[in-house]
Order: sequence, then structure tokens, then C-alpha cells
Amino acid sequence: MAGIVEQMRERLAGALRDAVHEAGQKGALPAVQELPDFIIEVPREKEHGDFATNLALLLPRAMRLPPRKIGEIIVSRLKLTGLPVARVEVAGPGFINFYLQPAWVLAELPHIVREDENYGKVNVGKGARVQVEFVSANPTGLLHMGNARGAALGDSLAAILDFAGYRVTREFYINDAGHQIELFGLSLEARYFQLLGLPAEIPREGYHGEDLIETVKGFYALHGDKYLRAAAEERREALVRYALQEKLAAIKKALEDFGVHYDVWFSEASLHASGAVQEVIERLQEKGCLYEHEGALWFKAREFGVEKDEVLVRSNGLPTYFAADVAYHRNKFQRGFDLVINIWGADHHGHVPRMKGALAALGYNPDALHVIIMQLVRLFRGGEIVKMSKRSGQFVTLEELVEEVGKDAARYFFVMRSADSHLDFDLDLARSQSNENPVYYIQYAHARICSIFRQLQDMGGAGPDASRVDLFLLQEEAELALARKLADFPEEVALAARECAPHRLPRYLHETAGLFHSFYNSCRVISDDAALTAARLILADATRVVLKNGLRLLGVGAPERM
RNA sequence: GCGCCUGUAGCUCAGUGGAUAGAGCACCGGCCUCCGGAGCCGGGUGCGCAGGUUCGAUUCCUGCCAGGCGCACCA
Repeated sequence: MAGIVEQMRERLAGALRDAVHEAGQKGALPAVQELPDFIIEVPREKEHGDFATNLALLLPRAMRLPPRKIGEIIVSRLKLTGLPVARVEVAGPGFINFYLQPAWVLAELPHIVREDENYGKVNVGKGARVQVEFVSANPTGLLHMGNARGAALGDSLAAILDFAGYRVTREFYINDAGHQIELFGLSLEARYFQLLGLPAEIPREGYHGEDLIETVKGFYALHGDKYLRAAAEERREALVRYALQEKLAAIKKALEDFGVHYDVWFSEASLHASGAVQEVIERLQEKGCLYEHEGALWFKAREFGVEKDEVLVRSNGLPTYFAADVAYHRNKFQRGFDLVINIWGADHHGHVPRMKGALAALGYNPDALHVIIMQLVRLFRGGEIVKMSKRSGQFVTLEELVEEVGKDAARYFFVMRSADSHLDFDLDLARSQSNENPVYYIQYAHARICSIFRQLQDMGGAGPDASRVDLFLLQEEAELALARKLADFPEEVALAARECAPHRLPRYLHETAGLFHSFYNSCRVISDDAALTAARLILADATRVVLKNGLRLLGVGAPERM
């Protein structure tokens, strides 16, 4: 399954190891017990070859020889028969540079075309079960830009991990219990009374958004004033139940329109109802990790390297959000996930150490929880920052964003930056249908390729059979550069998965599209030369496959026409 | 005050313990009798500051400066 680049790397590494080993046995080099962790990199500079290794730079201390000398000896012992290596040099401070025959990478093209939608799959995950929890917004309102970024990041990361050989579950944790819901209920109740012409005030800390007026109207249409005289608790519960399903439906809809689908919607309330929260508190109690102080029950977080202890049960007897979250994470591991990934906003980063502390207290490996902290989003329109405030209901929602700039641009822009970088989202740029917009640049390359094949069909031609095409006709620099880039795709996927770094892909795809455009501009695909045409069609088709697969991992469409 | 994130080209951002640090935008100048010009080609005095580790630091460590976010019996 590994791509040709990785294969080449492994074969060169093997040859290097053998050479050092043999030189050690023959006395040409001092014998070393173990080889250091050398790397085989693709040099930035073309002049430094197709691959280079720092092996000889890591050995001088152990061998008491200058690095270049070591390099020379290693090179003299290298056995590279069967590899498309044109020459090997020791250069600079002691790098060993490998220069390959220019066409070595063409062998990947038939493979790409054959694998088609599966090309780029790797086996980094080895079937490990991973859960990605993301967005998990309060189901009391609409999704904002922070949620949107989390949605784009989480869904792309999940897709990448899936492509990289993990068994992935996408999960949304619904905060449908606790203090916030209490306030939600009180706010709804106030709106309900107001609707019925009764004086009522929303609590100061409550939900002041006007959307609740609509919500309550819907509730009224269903139940009338029936709950006016009901017990307060019953009334609020009915209002909350109604409002939650309405809000949650809106959230689901917005996410669906954003191309984000979940496997599991996990209710916090269910943890309270099932006794899981109580159970995890008891478990921590048994382990001696709790103590009482001023009527509250505290978790000894400091014993796990956290700055301060944390309340699990308030003095009013109600468990905190933290208690439920501990129960939730215990539940995740009980379900057998090998790796649990959470995507949280920067405003929650303080929560990470105590969550890990709680997991350690429960006997789980805290390193199996990987929290991706995502920095905040600022929106720009017309060069001005778009002010947002939740209190006044003045914020751009995910729906509005998708409506304004489209799903593809929105998803691309959110994933374009690394999670730990503050994101300045330029609405004008995302909306512009011009060369300023990187999304269109990539999609345009894809559409162009599709157009070539449409043209071929119109001319009565058929797509060539990759196994019968002489790919060595592809000798132009632009052709080889593009083919080389395509062959990097599996490694890009592997790196994005290993580093939990979806933002690598937009960059890679942009570069790939750029190389295609250069190729397209300097080489005519369909020409009188049937053999060359066939070879170029394979290259174009392989490009189409890579672009399409890459865009799919980002949740961005690959249109055949634009 | 303490903790986390960030500081790279005019702007928005990539990047790496290595050999000459990149991309997009913006700006300037070129390119179609030809498969989609939403394209191509050319144009670059920049790693916040100061120390340290290293054969080698933009990358790792320490201090400082600047911005963001946290430091509730909220979530």
C-alpha cells in the first residue's frame, strides 16, 4: 500500500544500514552497536539530489572520524543494484545525496490511476479505534465561528485518520444537563410568560437571544397555555425538552449542510440518568482521590500535577460539568477506544490537565487522550473586524457563513491554518470567485482535467490503459515535477494523520494544482502524437485522482465544471 | 501574578536540529492563430529581543518584550 516514495526511502535506508554494517565487519569503519536514528529526507534544493541522509553526520562522535570521511566510506560500500539511482555523493558537512534517474517516479502513475478513490490510503493507524469528539456545542442556540472551525477541523481530521487506517468514530457531546440547562429553562419560562402577556424577567446570566421568542411560540402552538398553571419544574422541563430538540435539530441541519456527519450524538443527561456520574464519583472516592471542603466534594487534582484541585460535587449537592465530563471520558475508554481525540476551543485549555489527571486517577493512560486546542476565529469583512457578541445575539452563525461564502470555501479556510494559529477569516476573500481564492484554484485544476476528458470523448477517443502506455515519454520538467508531487500524496496523508494536522492538505493540494497548471500550460495533452497523448492523459488522470481524494478529505467538492 | 497559544516578506500564514527559509494576496512587467485566462512565466534586504546547548538553531532550553486565551462550588 505504501507509495513509491516511501518504498524508495526504505530501500535506501536498508542499503545504508547494510553498508555501515559491512564496513564495520571488514574494519573499514569502527563497529557500532546501534545505528543512530538517521533520516532520509527530500532536500529542499534540487542540487542536493532526490534524497539525502544525515547518517554520516550522526556518527563522528562514536567513530572518532570526520563526517565526510565516514560518508565516503559508507558510499563506497553501498550496494544499489536494482535501484534507479544515478549517482551518490557526499556533500556539504557530510550529507549523502542520492540522485535518481529522472523518470523513477513515473512508475507510481499507473498505481494512482488503478487505486483511484483509494489512492493515498496508508496504514498508520493499523486498525486502532479512535474517537474524535468535536463541536459539542451547547444545544441552546446556533453554532458560531468557533464551532464552525471545530466542525471543519474535526471532520477533516476524522476523514484523514480513517484514510490512514484508523477505525474512526465521530462524536458530538450534547451538554443537555447542568447549570446551563437550568438557566435555559428559566429563560424559556420567562419568554413563555411574556408571550402570555405576563410580566417575567430572564435571569441576568440566562439566554437573552431573541430566538427563544420563536421557540416559545412553537411550544405555544403545540401546548397553548396548558403549562401556565403546571408546577414550575414540570413547566420548565417541558419547555427545555421542546427547545432542546428544536435547537439540536437546527444544529444537526447546519452541520449536515456543512458536510459534517456524526456517528454518535452523546447526551450528557444520559450520564446522569444512568448513574454513570455517581458511579465515577464513587470510584474516585474509593481510590482516595476525593475530599470534602466547605460542603463540596473536591478531586485531588494536585496529586496529578495540576495546579489546583477541582470541585466535583457542589455544596448544593449537584455534580459539576467536570464530574459529568469525567464520567463521559471514562465511558469513552470503557467503549474500547485506543485513542480519544477532543477538539476544544482555546478558552477550554485549562480543562486539559485536570481531565488527564482524572483519567490517571481512574487508572487510564492520560496519553491516550489527545486534546487539540484550537485558537479563536476573527471574522473580517471589508478589511474590518466583524464584532460579535453572544449577549446581544450579534454573531455570525454557521448557516449564515455557509450561505455567504459557500460550504467549500468555508471548510477550506477553516482547515487552511494550523489549529493553534489564530484564524483571521476574510469573508470577502472566501466569497470572491476569482484567482484570489485558493479554493477555486484547486477546484479549477480538477475541472480543467475533467474538461480534457470530455473533449477526448467528444473526439471519439477513450481513456488509455495505463498498463499499455509508455510513460517514459514524459520527460518534460513540468511533467516529472507533477508526477513527483502526486507520489507524495500517501506520505502527506500519513503525516497529516500522525501529527493530527489537517492543515497540511490544503497546502499540498494547492501546490499540486499549481504544478498541474504549469504542466497544462507548457504541454499540450491531446495532440497528434498518440503515444504521448496517452502518457499525458495518464498523468492528468492521476492528478485528477489525487486532487479529488484530497479535497474529499477536506469536505470540499471537486466539481467537473465550474 | 501564574499557566497555555502565538510572534517568520507590506498583509494572511506554512515550514525544519542541517547545506541558498517558502506559499497565497497585494504590487510591477510579460504570455493565447492551440485542450477552460478562475491559467502560465518573471520580479524577494523577512525568522520579536538577548543569552545558552550543538559540528550546525528560525527550530531545543532560559530570560525579556508584544498580542490572544485561561486561572468559578460556569460550561
